[in-house]
Amino acid sequence: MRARNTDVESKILEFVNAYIEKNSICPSYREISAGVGLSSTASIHNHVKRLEQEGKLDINGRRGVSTRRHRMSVQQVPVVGQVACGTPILAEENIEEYVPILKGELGTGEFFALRARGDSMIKAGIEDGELVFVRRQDTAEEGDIVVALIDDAATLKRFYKDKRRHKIILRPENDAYDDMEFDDIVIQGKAVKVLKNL
Amino acid sequence: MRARNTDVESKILEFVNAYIEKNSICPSYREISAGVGLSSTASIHNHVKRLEQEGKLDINGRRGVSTRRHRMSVQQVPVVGQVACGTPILAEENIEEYVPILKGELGTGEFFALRARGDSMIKAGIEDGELVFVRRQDTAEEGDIVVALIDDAATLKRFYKDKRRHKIILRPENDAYDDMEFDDIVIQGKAVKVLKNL
DNA sequence: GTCAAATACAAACATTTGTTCGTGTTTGCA
DNA sequence: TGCAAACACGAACAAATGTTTGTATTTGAC
Repeated sequence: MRARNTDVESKILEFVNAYIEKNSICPSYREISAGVGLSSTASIHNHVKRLEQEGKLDINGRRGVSTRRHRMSVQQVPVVGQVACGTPILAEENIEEYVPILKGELGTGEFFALRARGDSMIKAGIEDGELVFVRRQDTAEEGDIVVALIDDAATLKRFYKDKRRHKIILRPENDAYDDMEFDDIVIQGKAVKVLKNL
Repeated sequence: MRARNTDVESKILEFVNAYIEKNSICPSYREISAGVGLSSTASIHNHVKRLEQEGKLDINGRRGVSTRRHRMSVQQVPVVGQVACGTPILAEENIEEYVPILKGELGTGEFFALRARGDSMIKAGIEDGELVFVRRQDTAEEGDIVVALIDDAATLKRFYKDKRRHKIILRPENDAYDDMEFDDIVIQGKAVKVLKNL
């Protein structure tokens, strides 16, 4: 018998990583061969195959070999700015820019982002100017931080129901502000992540 | 004369985007052909060539065609867990995992990440379990949130100097905790971003 | 030493890739 | 209508890719 050569395999992983970070493209078998100092693509083929079975690499047909964690998987999240009167929140005219984030970082669903304004959510750790990622949805659970349109501005508030009085409460996370009360309101989404700058 | 057909070209852009977001791989000319409803790769070739000259696409040799914004590559940030006694913070044995982030999202420098523990930084918006991104550096400015090794644990505190008494103050951002005082301390880095889950 | 598994190698293969060429078609202007 | 540019098409091509095969070499247990 003979033990497996994990030495070469870690060299392969390392090379693939470095190659992708440098070129933003997946290397071919022959490039890997040259990179790790072997002169046969067949050997590389075996190693890569095994590394793929172990879940450490992805084989992309004729588009090269990639590390799992390097698969190009960027998605564009629209950043909603001022919401023009009466338009749906995701209408093109309301989108200021797109920020790229990694696919899967937010989970599943449709997402958008907005820049927090003011200090009304400061106790929830959301400060002025910070980027808040929101999952698009019409409903919310008690206590969720939701995005709602108030006076044509997308605002973040915590969501509660007053069941007895059939009112909807939007509560700022700042003791200096009062709750807001509505008979009815259209929820645009639920805030799921914040990117804070320190 | 005849006007240019920007119709097909925007369809191409759209298709390439969708394809990459779905497959995490760059489409080939033939796949684009089928995708936009043309049966000749030659036409696609012309359009893609022009779109590349306009800076809207990247041609990656035999690795397919990609949108500019999808070429943004991913870098791996090590997440530091328990710090083994006496080892440098970025020693392999202290690294729990790697999280992928977009290159350029944190600016320039060397970065690592750690999971915040406890509630000592809650007033700075850093809560238990959240991922904090740290720029590797040995020095800090007054008021920075720094990472320092205290009892072999990487802790986050705000950094101050007591110049008169020649002491270094590490201040928790929580009124329930007291300042910590040191004669000397080794700074590991400065916290720059937090990814908050809501 | 012996043997078997693991690996490396070189060569060859079918397939897919980008690319090119010639031709027919559409479009819009004069 | 006539013309020229833009485009689509189909076929063909060379180059690069993953893959396979057969053989030699290394390695480690018995």
